[in-house]
Amino acid sequence: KTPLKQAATSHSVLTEIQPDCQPLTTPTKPKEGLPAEPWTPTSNLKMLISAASPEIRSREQRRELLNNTSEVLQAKHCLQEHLLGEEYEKSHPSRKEKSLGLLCHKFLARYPDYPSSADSSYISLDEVAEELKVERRRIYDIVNVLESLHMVSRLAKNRYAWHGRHNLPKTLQALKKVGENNKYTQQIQLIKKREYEHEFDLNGDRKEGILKPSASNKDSEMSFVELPGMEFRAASVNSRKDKSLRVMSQKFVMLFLVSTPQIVSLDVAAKILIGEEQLEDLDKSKFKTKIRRLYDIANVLSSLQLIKKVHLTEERGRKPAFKWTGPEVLPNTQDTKLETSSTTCSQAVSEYIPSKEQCSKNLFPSRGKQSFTRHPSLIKLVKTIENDRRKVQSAPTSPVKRSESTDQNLSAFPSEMAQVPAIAKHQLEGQSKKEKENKMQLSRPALESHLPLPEVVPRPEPSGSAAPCQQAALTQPLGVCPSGHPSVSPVILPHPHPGVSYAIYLQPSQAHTMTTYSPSVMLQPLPCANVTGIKSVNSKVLNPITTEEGDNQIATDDPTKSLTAKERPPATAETSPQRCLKRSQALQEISSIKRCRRDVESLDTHLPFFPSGYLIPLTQCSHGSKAGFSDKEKAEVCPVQHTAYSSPITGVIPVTGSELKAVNIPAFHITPLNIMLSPTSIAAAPVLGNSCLNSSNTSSAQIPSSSVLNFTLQHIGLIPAGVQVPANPFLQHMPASSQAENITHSSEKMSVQEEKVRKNRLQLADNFLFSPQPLVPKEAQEPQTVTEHFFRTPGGPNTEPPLPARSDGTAATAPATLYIPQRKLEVSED
DNA sequence: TGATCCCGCCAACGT
DNA sequence: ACGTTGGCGGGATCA
Repeated sequence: KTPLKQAATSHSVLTEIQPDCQPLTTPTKPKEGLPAEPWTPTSNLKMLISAASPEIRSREQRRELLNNTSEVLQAKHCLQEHLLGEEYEKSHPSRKEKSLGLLCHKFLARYPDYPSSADSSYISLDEVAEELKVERRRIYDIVNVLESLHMVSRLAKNRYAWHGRHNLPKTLQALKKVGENNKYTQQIQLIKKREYEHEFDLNGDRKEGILKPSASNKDSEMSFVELPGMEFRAASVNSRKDKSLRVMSQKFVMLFLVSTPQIVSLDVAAKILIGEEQLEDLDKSKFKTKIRRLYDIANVLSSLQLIKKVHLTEERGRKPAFKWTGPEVLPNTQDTKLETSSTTCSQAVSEYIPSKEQCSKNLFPSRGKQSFTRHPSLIKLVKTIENDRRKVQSAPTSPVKRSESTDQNLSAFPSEMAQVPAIAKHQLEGQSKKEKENKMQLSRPALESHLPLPEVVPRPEPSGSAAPCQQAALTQPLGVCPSGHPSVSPVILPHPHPGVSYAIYLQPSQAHTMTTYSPSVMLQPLPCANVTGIKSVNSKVLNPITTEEGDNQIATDDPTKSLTAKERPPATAETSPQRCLKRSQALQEISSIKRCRRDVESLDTHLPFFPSGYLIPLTQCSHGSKAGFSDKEKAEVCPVQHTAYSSPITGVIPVTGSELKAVNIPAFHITPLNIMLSPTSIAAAPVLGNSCLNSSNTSSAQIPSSSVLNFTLQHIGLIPAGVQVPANPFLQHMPASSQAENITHSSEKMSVQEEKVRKNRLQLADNFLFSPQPLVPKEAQEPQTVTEHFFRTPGGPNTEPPLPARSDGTAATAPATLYIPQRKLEVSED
């Protein structure tokens, strides 16, 4: 009865591992519409299979599965089923394969990141949709987001022009500016605060009217931000309310650009984007829809490697969030000019275009709904202008469509290359996972030797640093690949091995830089392993690392250099116990927090490249190159970052606070040196003051090599001791001595085992972080990493029991200890 | 379960 | 009218 599924069509889409499979070619979805019949054995089989093995498992597993299935089914012809099953698998593209993210990758692979000015290519939606084998509707989702970034612009009906990333810097700048003008930062804080209140105010809490003043509302509504040069046509062409995706996408990006940790959780974003942040308004459905849209946007942004998914763990549980991994947006140098025109009009860029136009576009509708963009008449005018312009613009360059997706010249474009990995990841995934697991089993040393992992996928190694990142980035979004860390883990050994540990610490920086993003990169472990073997603390050890890491290495080599003298001193001072404030004081400390901010800011000024060193993710360094940083610059920048990441200390401080920071709550007080929080205070103010942290972080960043050295030493010694994690999140204290923890974790970051442990302990750890050492910006570290580090005892993966809470009651007193009430921890996804 | 998010109906627009 | 865009949210998947 059931028409058999056209499994026949199976384009070996999923062929489990086709290394060569064209990443780009997506398995077309067999349009056959056969609804599988539930009863059919095949259908059942299909279901089972899908359920059982959505992803990639070894064939054996598959077979088993099939067999099982067949058994259940009563055996029809086992063999046949076998076949069918396989076919199904192949033909039945798992949902992931149809994901927007993957689709977007394919889409992006067709065009150069940086098309020569001359060869702007054109995009035909129909064509693309056909080639990618997806409904056009899906393409719209992608294009709309790209439009928001001015990576494409609509020319006409079905036609778009491809601009690549050339405009990205400007766009981001503009968006950042707008975001600032909109006070998004404040809005975020407000929302977080509210959330916080809600969470904690279990008892009759008075809804704080405090927050009421939402100056923000108006801000939330603003129309599409356009760039001067080109693309303002986009909005105009289709005057359709640019309500969502486009604008939403821009706003979403703005949130990243204005928030310090550059991490934005979906719910917060949704609330802000909804504009009505009125509490009551919590229109469930609306909120839900918003979230859905955000996922769509996030997927393409992820494909663009602008963001990366992470998870924030808080008391509640974990919530989805995204971390900006795109280029750091330079403080716009030229912004002053237009700003004056109108606060709302944030056309950072602007001079090129008549300001009026920009302004019109950027108007903020007073209240939500009827956001008017431009006056109709104006629109028409604009259109005509646009048309003219279009003609002019389009004419000049012959469109270069490098469509043939299949043959994307990888060599030519890194990004394209990246694509491959993404796809490959799929294949790899299965393997890598297994391998990893196996490795876990193995003794560390063995692992190291073992290094050459098949995983190391085809990764082209463009000398450029950027390339690696891209690859990595690509893979991640898909989610198919395990997070980079895990893969890395094998390389970096958590265990006590002294030698290993050293390696680790260095590695992290690197790992972050590249590994994080791509599993393939992570695999590079070999070099790392070697390094490890060396055991030298010196960053130079890292040299062995692949060329790709060159930049990073440089950075690593002498972190101190990059650091400014000013920075360091503060750190030292901070460390002093004196800094510890009592909770009561802490509560009062808002002002102090502010000061911290100022300090930070001042520091920023000193550091041209990295205003807040910790804030800037390593990844960005790589991106930076693209963005236009000179290598030199990158080198400089990177070091700092690396330092932050790599330093054990840094590792120790998992404070993810990124979000937390946003909300500054007086409750706890963080001194640069130590942060003490009383449980109560915590409860009161779960949020961390970022500013403070930042300052501390900054200082920590400098912690240079010397600290590292100490760290290493300690680590060694400590390892045996084993650090325990505090059982009680709130009350736990870490003895100063516990420093070891920091250390250990850093090395271990990546291990898979840790992951397990992490899960177990995550909760606890999440709540509090503390480290004897100077704080490190949590952002610097990968979310997961942080968590893991924290918890990991040197001894090994999950073995360590939670630290006995310092029964000593040091909590309040321990000067050395740093308490960070962490509401939220970041955990990277896998 | 909750987090994700594919899918495609169908309305708003354009032509 | 018909084709293009794309808001929207049900409900399937995934984790």
